[in-house]
Amino acid sequence: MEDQKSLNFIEEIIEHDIAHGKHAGRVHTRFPPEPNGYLHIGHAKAICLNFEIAKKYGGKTNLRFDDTNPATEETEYVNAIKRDIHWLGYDWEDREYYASDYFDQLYEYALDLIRKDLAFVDDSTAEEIAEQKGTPNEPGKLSPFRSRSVEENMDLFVRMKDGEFPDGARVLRVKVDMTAPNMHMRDPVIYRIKRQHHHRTGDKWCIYPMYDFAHGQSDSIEGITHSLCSLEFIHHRPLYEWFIEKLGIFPSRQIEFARMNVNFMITSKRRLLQLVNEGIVTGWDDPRMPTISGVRRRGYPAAAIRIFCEKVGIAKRDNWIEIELLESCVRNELNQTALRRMVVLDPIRVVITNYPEGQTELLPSENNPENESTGERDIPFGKVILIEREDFMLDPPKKYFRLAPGATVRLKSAYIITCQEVIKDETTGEVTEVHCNYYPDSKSGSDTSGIKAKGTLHWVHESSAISGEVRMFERLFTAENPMDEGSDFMSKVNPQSQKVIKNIRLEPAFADAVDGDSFQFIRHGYFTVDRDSKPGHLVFNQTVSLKEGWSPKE
RNA sequence: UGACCCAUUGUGUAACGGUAGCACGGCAGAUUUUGGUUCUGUUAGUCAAGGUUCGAAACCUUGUGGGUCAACCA
Repeated sequence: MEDQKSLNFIEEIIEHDIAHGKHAGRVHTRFPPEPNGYLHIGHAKAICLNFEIAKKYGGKTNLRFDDTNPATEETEYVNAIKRDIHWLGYDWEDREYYASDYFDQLYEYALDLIRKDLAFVDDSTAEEIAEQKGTPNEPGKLSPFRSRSVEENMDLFVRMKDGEFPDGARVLRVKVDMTAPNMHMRDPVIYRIKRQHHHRTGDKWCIYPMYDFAHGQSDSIEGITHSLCSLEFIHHRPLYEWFIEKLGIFPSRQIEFARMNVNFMITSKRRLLQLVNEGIVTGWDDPRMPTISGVRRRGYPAAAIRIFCEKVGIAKRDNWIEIELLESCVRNELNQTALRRMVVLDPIRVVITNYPEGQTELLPSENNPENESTGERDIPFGKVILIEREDFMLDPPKKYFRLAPGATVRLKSAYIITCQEVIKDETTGEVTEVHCNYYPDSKSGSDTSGIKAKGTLHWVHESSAISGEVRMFERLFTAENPMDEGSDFMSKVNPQSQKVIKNIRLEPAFADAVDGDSFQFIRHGYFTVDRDSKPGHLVFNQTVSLKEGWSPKE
């Protein structure tokens, strides 16, 4: 049976359009970032939506940089954005466009509107225009310059373009409706004078179109059939359609969906920049950042992000996604792909008293029990090993399956041991060493001992272990919604969001690990090799812990 | 005090006038040489009040609650 997957409301619109032969059944979407910051997890949803929906209906997706404001936009961001989209697994082929590619065409459109007496040059100041607009509760007033002749408007606009007037001296506005309840219809500004070097057009222009006069027309020029954007643009749609009608251009359709909010995260480029600038994080790609580059460095697989975006769904209601869902997608992916390794973060020595002095042996262990094709590796074992300090308790509670005086445990892929003696520091009372017995016939894979051990511990062989460090992370913010009204989001920054543990002990199989490799540290979680690693000294970022089960508190 | 959008278990999302389902989470159990994974069971929901209808989560009205809109930003 076919599993009947229900459609989201955008797919319903598209299928309806296809069924009615609109645009001959063609589907063409676009992802339109402004190159003024790095992409974050919220953008990932828009990227996945646009690319996946085009793929589903046999269409294409363009990448288009919405670069109409040269004051904030830079080539550095263009490159970072392209890298992030590719990393996510999407390809726009040769369709890399820029709104600035259309500046000449846009200028012609403006001339057309002037000729149709639908646009006028306004000498009012920004403050005066704001005043003319009125408020949502009161209608606006006509600009005193609204009645200029077509000839005068044409002359003034050409001279604006030719650089005859200082920045901000005049703007081009369209004549829509100053009494409209929708503020965006109150004779919006469509061109402003701004002497700014543009990252692509250089100093060719001193006038630049506004968003409303660039975005929709760019969609139209590219033949975009379904222009998907977030809900806050819903009030722009009447204007979007007004321009299509008045200009008589290809009728792209704007459809709005709700952006995704993820708790404990912020997705405001301005505020993300503030975290970078104030040194709260080390950069846009700090592993604690909700940016695409941040989660990549953190070790989140691209596939996990894609599945997350799919699970989150598409609708129009405000939503708060639990960060646990993202983490569950990451665990699910890494469980399938990450190689298992044993690492001791906080070691305590275990001496196997009845193991021959000076002897070592190699014990095979599976690289990933979820994927047999990853094979096995050999782990050295010997008389002195290291286990996790938290895996030993002098006075354990009930249901404690780990090591304690007299207790018996299995060493993963090795032998069963029983604790017989505890060595303490005479002055501090701290446990410094645990002495155990091992059962030679309990060897993993050929266990004939008949002994049952409740718990299994990870370990490393002391003298063959290699060293490294790990960065453990907590949420970057202490509040589910850091932007909650009232206090400033900076006061919600978690001061303990990163903890570095130096001198961790790793099994020797890590020797050839490289930047970006992901591993499961058995019984700890998933970790990825950071680019700060140096030969002989691996640095890991904690990607996500294993799902928490039992914990020894109480 | 205007216009527009929205309202389904804790969270997200279906049901298109005809049995309120799925995923994640929670809880309980089974399996387990990772207290992971996997498997099984279970929990819990239509914002409110009217109306239309044989029948309403859905359609209508009015409330209520949340969100968005007044940059020469996008």
